[in-house]
Amino acid sequence: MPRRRTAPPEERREQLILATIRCVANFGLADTTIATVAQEAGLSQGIINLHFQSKEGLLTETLRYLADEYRTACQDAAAAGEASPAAGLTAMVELDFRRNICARDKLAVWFAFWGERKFRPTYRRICAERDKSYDGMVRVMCARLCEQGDYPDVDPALVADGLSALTDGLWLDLLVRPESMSRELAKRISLSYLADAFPKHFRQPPPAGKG
Amino acid sequence: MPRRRTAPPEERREQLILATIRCVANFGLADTTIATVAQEAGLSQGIINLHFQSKEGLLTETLRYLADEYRTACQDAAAAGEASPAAGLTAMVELDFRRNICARDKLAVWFAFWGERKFRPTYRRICAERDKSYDGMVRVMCARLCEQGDYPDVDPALVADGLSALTDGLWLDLLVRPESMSRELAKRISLSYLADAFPKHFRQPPPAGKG
DNA sequence: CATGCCAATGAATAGTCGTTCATTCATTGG
DNA sequence: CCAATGAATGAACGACTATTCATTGGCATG
Repeated sequence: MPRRRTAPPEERREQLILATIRCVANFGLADTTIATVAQEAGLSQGIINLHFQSKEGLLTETLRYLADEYRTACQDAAAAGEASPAAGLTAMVELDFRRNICARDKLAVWFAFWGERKFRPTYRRICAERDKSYDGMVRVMCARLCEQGDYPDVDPALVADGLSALTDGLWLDLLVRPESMSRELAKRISLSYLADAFPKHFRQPPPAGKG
Repeated sequence: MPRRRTAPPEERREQLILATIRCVANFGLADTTIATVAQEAGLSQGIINLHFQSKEGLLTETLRYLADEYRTACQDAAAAGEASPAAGLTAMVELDFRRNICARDKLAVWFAFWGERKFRPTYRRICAERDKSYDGMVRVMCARLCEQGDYPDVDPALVADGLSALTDGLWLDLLVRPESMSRELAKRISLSYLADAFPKHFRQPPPAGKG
């Protein structure tokens, strides 16, 4: 079926956003131009300004697309956390290293924007929203687990901040050194972190080697 | 004293590299141009091609400058690790969050280049060298500590990879959310991670609140 | 089938940036 | 003090890229 020449705006927008993700992942943000995105999408140059007003608009919407996707996925983990904080934290780890969430293409986009977020208020706002909801959830879960699980010596904020940072660092490894970091290994490291912090609630994952 | 119009090449090169770091930190990599760097250094545009052949050369040398600085600092920690693995790991944490090493300007440069390293073989090589020496040191220290300290259930590679990732994540926090992350807090989180992994060798750092 | 609408095109435009190079001038040796 | 050297300059050039807009052509309507 020959693709319809005119498509609903929402469809075109997503088509262009996905092309942008592929371009940033394949060429880098610096070499992602209107021309490369349009070519990647199989459309003409002019269409980007038609649908997004400017290149900046396209990039902003691309970031928001990823942020929304992440936030939607977070809701499930939040639900799990209602029932039990430990289950919620496990769900967060599962989420962060789910194939769809930390696909290399998407990680490349996240880090490309992270490098620029200090200088673009719009990027900063979108990233800050995501951080806030993520960090907030993890903090609440850690705090509740400390209370309910009787961990008087554990500082829940410290553990929460550590988990957030650990996750970001593992994402970076997944992006830049895929040969020595996998989603499975990243999960094991994260769960091991939680097991050390909350030994009564997390079982040590099985060791890597033969067993 | 009016600055000498002609300076030794090494001096000019460093002057330009430091200007580049400030530009990347203040404007972002995308808005760091030959013109902004030259102006920041108080010199003319042409001088960059004179000393570095190309803009790419300047950026590469800037990255190498930071990598060398980091690697030099690592040597001290390595020495401490010879005597005792635990002391070596502590030294690594101290090092990573030393004011000079994780100054915000420098972190901005690191992350700007990390976003591009997938696409520039030269950046990738420089970063990979740094990673290799860092990760190698941490791995060796963790392995030795596991043996000598009698931690049969601890997977040293897992702890080492976790510490590397945690450090990267904390650096990211220091860069993009300085209001909620400090060098002191980052150190506490890292040491707390080590204390959980190797409880016999690391004392829990004092809690954050009033004591 | 004829018509009007508007998504989509892509060539043209304007602006930016990296690079070049003829020129200037501080410094050094005689 | 004069001449030679080469570091440093900055205007000019060429390449590239985001944006614009006159034109094209698919699609719905009557």
